[in-house]
Amino acid sequence: MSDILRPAMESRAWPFEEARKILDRLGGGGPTGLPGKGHVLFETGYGPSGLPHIGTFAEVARTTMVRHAFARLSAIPTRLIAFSDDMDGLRRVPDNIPNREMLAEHLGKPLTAIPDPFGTHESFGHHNNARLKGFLDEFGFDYSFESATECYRSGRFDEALLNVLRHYDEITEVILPTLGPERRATYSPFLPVCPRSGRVLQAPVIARDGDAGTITYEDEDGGTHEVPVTGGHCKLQWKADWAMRWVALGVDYEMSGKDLIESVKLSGRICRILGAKPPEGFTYELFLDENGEKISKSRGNGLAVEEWLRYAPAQSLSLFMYLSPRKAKRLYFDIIPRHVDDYLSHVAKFARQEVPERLANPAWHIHDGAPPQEEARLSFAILLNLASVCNTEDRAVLWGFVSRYLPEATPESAPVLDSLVGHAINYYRDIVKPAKSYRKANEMERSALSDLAGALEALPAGAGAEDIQAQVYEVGKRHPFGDLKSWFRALYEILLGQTHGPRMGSFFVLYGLGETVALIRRAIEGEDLAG
RNA sequence: GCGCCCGUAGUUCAGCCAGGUAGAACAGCGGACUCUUAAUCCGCGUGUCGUAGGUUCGAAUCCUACCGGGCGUACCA
Repeated sequence: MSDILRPAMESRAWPFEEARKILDRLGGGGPTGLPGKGHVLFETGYGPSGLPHIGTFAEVARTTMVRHAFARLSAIPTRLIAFSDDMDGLRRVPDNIPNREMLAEHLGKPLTAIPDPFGTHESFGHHNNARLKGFLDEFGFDYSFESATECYRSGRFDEALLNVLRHYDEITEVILPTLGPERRATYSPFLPVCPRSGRVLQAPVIARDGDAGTITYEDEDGGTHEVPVTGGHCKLQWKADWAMRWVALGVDYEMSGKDLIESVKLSGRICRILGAKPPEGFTYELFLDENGEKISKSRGNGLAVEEWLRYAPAQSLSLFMYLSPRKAKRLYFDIIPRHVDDYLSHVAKFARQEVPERLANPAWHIHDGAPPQEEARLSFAILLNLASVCNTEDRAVLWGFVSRYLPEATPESAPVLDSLVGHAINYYRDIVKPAKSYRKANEMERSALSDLAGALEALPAGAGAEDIQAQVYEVGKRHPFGDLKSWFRALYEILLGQTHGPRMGSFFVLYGLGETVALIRRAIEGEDLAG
């Protein structure tokens, strides 16, 4: 590690700059810099409103990059918490979810107190948590899951909650000036969970008892109730909640989108009131769609993680997340191939670089310092083109053409390349194929096609690409095409639905001679080949 | 109003933090392989670096103002 420490301390790559912020923060923490809890804690948080999305991936991927960088600067162990706000009250019924009527009856209750509309988990909150964990596991992220409900109910937050109660007035003074008049009237950092209805209430708090650890609130019917602030009987309102959690868990680092700048400030002030130092923060920019407008889940613009992963490996998405996190970047379909190829070239460059350059190489951050050895050697752009030209959804056929170019490569020896082949085929199937336009053969072309089918059938079973190519060529010369270029173009347009294509001899061998003849016969019959 | 981000080749962007002859990819154009094709090879970029000032021997890069585009600045999380 000693040979990497100095360059890591000097690296300008943003994860190292962030990691050094954490190191500075620990500066006063004793001779070793080791915090009392024995480790450095990174946190990422998830709202209850929905399913994991590309922003979730972004936050965990980026936080993990900082965590990896930190590990090069310090021997202090690190942990990453994925915290779910599953005790938040359900505000509105999400779209695209079954049993919406059922959910509507439970508005306002903590997510973990609402039946699972999918019927697969203990509660809606548990269901969402499972989705979150499944999502993170899919990428192999290292994290510890924490549930707000469990933290509140188990008493883990109790001490910090009593701390909030003791500083009730100071905290309220911080929040009140930022609120509109209506909300100001009923504001309290504590939101009692109504014992009768089970809902999280925004009720006026009319009395509180610091010694007993209780608050007294007034419900809608005018009745007053005294409840403990501990043990899950109250939940904290958002900004106070965030601050309390930082204190209770000892969070050292948490990044957030720039839409939360105001919250970070206020929660930071509350955190100090509670006697703790707010975590180091990092504000990242939001993602824009193709037209430069903010991506929002409700509008459905932008790109889903699943879409990206359908057409490209996850590492290319990680690359996108690594690059310029402080810049509002456009995230849409067309940028995918470019990121794949940039990723591949960063990996290829890595092997030839010295340590300082490696630390600035995105591949270092994507792979925690150890990028794969395999070089793809074929760009993704070329593969996409190839898939389109070869007119195939069959990996084996595409590999036939790849091997022609890289004779020693096989799906087994080149797994990275093989995965690119798979993605290229998805691209072909979804994007290229639907755009195909097959045209019917005219009288003269039908005659030529018939001639070709006969010539192919007359060939011996093991005929090679060159023999077939020669037959195609000879047939073309026997018919009045003017030049051979027109003959080949006609073949592409009629048989493949595109104006360009592969070398016919090679293609027919890979496609299969029998299948080829059948295809030609169908074209002669005037069948629609687009299926 | 306040705060932040962006404005560099046809397109998408890098370069700006530590000032020193304007870059990449794609698209486009021209040529080669004379058995088409391009998945190959070769060649081709003066673009007011948003505008105007300032600092400097020297500014895409630093400072100021302005213009244009985007977002935040209620509530909720």
